[in-house]
Amino acid sequence: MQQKKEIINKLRSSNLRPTKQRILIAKKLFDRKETFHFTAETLNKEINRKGQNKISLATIYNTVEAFKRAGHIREILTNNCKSYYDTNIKSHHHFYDPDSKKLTDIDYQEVIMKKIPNPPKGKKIKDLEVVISLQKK
Amino acid sequence: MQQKKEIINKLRSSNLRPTKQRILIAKKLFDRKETFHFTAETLNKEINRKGQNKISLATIYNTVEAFKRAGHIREILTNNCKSYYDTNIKSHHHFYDPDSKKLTDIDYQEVIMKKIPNPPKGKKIKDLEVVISLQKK
DNA sequence: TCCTAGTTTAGAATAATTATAAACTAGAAA
DNA sequence: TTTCTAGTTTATAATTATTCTAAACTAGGA
Ligand SMILES: [Mn+2]
Ligand SMILES: [Mn+2]
Ligand SMILES: [Zn+2]
Ligand SMILES: [Zn+2]
Repeated sequence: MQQKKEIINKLRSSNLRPTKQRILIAKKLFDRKETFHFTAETLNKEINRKGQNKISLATIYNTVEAFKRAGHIREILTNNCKSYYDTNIKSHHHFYDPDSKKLTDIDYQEVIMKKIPNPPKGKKIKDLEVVISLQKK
Repeated sequence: MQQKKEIINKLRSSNLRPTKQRILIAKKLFDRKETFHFTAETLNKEINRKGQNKISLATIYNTVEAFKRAGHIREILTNNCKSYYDTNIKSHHHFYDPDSKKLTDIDYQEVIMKKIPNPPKGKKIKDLEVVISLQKK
């Protein structure tokens, strides 16, 4: 839950002018209890449904890219030619249900590794992501 | 390492006529020691470099799709709008190096989980994939 | 050798994303 | 408050990845 003031601060703090469009998109993304997994297309539909608001698709793309650069959202791994984003910027894992094509968050501490390989020399581990694919029982 | 005969059998067994083009692509994909991670674009470059061979891009796409359906290759998760494929069809994990944008295989048994969450009701786990992102030390 | 279903191909079509450049606006300064 | 301008939005064009189309080709059984 984020008030308009908080949203404006969030934008200001990342050098993004709090325009009408960015505030509206930020509300849609961040003013919710659950993590939101979305694509440019789904976000555009959410925003521009019923002709209530009107934000151009170019602005949707620009804003998503700006929010990503600012670290307010992160891009997630998928297997189709469409970029997916996640409002949960903490390290965490996912269930993936191929039937609904939906991701569900798994808290980082819900997965504990007993053994992982050493990184190649000269490299260290930045992040570790687990995707658990599901199927009907 | 796969002989031409083996490759032809592999194609026949999945109801794919062993055409000149498919044999050539299969050799490029499967006649190598290490796993090959590729996109339609990189495969096309490998095949059609120096005008030695000439296989149309449409055939590259058709063949990759056919090999995927037959289970000879698998598609892997990425974060950009380009399909990546893997000649290693066993369940396994990856290191991802954002600098070189290259994946490296990790054997399934190199990763052992101490704790994973229960799947949502009505669902069971089909697969579990780990991607370990790297950075410079 | 003939026949035909399956395959390849160039090119068109589509889908996702990014670039362009003109109009608009937030907000600092006058 | 008004002015000014860099930053932003927008329609639209361009680009990139992929899929479709339909004509030409070919593997391989009859
Ligand atoms: Mn795909
Ligand atoms: Mn991307
Ligand atoms: Zn998530
Ligand atoms: Zn692999």
